[in-house]
Amino acid sequence: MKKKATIYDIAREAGVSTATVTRVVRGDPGVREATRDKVQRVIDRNAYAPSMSAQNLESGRSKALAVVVPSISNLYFAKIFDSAYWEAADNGCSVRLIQTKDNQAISPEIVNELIRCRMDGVLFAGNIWSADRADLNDAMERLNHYMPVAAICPPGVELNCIRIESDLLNCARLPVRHLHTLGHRRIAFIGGSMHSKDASHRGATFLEQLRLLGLPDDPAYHVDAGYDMEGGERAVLRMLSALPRERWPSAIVTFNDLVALGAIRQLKKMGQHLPEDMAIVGCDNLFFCPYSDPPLTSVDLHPAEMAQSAVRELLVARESASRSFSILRDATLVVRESCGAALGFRHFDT
Amino acid sequence: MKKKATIYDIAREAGVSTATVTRVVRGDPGVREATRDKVQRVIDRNAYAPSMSAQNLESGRSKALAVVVPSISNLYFAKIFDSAYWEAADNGCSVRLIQTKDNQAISPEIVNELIRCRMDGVLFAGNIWSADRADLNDAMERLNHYMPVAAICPPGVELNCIRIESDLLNCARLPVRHLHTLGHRRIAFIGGSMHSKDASHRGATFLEQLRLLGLPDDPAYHVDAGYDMEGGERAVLRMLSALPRERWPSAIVTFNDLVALGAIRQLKKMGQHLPEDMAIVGCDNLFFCPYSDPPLTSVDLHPAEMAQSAVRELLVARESASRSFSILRDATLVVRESCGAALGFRHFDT
DNA sequence: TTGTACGCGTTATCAG
DNA sequence: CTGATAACGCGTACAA
Repeated sequence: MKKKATIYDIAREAGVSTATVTRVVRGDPGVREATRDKVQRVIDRNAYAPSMSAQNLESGRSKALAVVVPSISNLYFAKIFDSAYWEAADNGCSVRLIQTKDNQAISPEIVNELIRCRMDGVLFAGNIWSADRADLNDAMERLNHYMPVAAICPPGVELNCIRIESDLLNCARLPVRHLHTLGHRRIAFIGGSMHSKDASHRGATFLEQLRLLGLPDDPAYHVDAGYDMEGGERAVLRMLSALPRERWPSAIVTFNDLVALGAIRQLKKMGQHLPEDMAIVGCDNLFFCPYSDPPLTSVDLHPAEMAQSAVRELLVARESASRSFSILRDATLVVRESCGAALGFRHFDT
Repeated sequence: MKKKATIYDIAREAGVSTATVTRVVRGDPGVREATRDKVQRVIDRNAYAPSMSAQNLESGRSKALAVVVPSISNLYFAKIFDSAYWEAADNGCSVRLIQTKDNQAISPEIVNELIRCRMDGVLFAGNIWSADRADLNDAMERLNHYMPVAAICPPGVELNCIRIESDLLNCARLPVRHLHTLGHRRIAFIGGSMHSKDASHRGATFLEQLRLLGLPDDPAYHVDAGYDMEGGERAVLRMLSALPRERWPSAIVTFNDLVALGAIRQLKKMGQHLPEDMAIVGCDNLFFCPYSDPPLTSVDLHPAEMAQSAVRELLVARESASRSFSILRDATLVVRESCGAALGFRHFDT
């Protein structure tokens, strides 16, 4: 690998000034054909392209957004990033991906990095909203000095930024109502944290919905189960083995599709037939839902659309004076076989 | 969002020189405590962090690598990126993700972008290796002017860069041998392209292995089926409906786990019991393999380790004079239930 | 302990 | 049509 060529090298080698090189590179008119050819040849020979750092320094813009997520290996976040990436690309913008692992808060290091890079905007996604509000608002304020900030978050979070709200209310309501319509009366929820104070969170909304429908909200039906398949397996085992057969729920709503996958496996191990003996509903509508056995009914929060909205808002936020507002995208229930809808209404004891 | 503060603003507001601001920011010794405090306060008040563009320009380094993949929503590439990201982070390096969609070649635009960004290295991954060699070598040569290049590719590809070779040979051999040991004689392969000229590609190696074991390589057993679940479904349907029952294969090797998932679904639809009636082996060992029904036996190419090696090599490539070499990481067969290993040796007709 | 001045690669402005 | 030069924000000699 040779030494990197600069605009000076090209100018010298072509026997012109740097200004002319710039004109050729940017395709500006007003350069004699012969000169253009001569310069272009030197550019090609040296595989020259202008340094983005120097360009950014000169222009004061980076034409780049950042997306901050816990882990890109999580399909939900991959969807968000992917969508943001192409939406930004359509607007001549690149997107930088930043992973936080399991950090519950937005660390000062990340904030610093974002400012250092002089991003044109940031989009936060992930379960950072249970963290102490103080950190978050501090981070927001620091970032707001330099760039517009957007966040995909639960409804009702008071954050000084563009809020793209996940429809967590319907995310909990839709499965419960659907199952209720099918006749289910004992409905369990596994995964995530049940006892969050925030009324907008899934667990709380789930409980609320049960009460609204006059269904029992037996604490034995609410098991914290983490966010993955092993969590789902463990939760089902723990819940069912603590209950006499006649008090088993007839349906389980899970925190996400991964938990559902684990739950399904454990239920089969215990000899249950799905969906006849037990109905299951997941969340996120991941790619494998149509291919699980039985195909998994799931709630779709439309992460791609949320990310797209976020990027659009970030890109216009420079001009617009609107500092802080929120957008809500409705959740959708995608009915497949695991909820037993094909079996029609059935009568279950309360 | 206010105007972005520069080192001059901080210096002026704190009543010191820019040099002192730099010293405070970088934690250099030799600054009076009182001065440091005074400056730090101004820095905090303005949420100041030095501009990375200016720093890069000054230092001539970007401390950044690029990873180029077709799509981050593909779990295989997500693993690669994730692994590269953290390996680079451990070495104080950031990683830029570039997606190519389905572009079969490395487009000149991407090459330009990489050079513009003055990356400290690039890692290419994805199915670009079937493209015309001319493009690839041109791209490599242009890039080699500016940065070390690594690629995760099939064995035997002659490319002027650091080659991290996928163990595609064993990737085809391991499933066939395993199934042969279990007594299978009619083994089919679905997915990807069977008739690639490149002897190192999966389909070709698969055929070679069949011949080596004296097994029939009936063309009816080799169906192109794309790279996803729908492809798997269609391929199974097409293959089996074209064959009388007595000539059906007893085992199917699939291009990847997604194809396997589709194949499983289609086989069940056709009333097949797995693995008793049909054995299945996938590839990539994705997270859901233990949770499919039956749990999917799969080949693991260890993409995370490959990415890690790639990043390590890129980071030392600056100093080292070694321009081009290759590293091979062995594939592993992860045996679960879909291959029917638990059923032991069974006798099948040829 | 602190400040001054220069160079990094580019673009824009203005003069020729 | 082309060239000279200032500015962008920062780090680093070197000077004070």
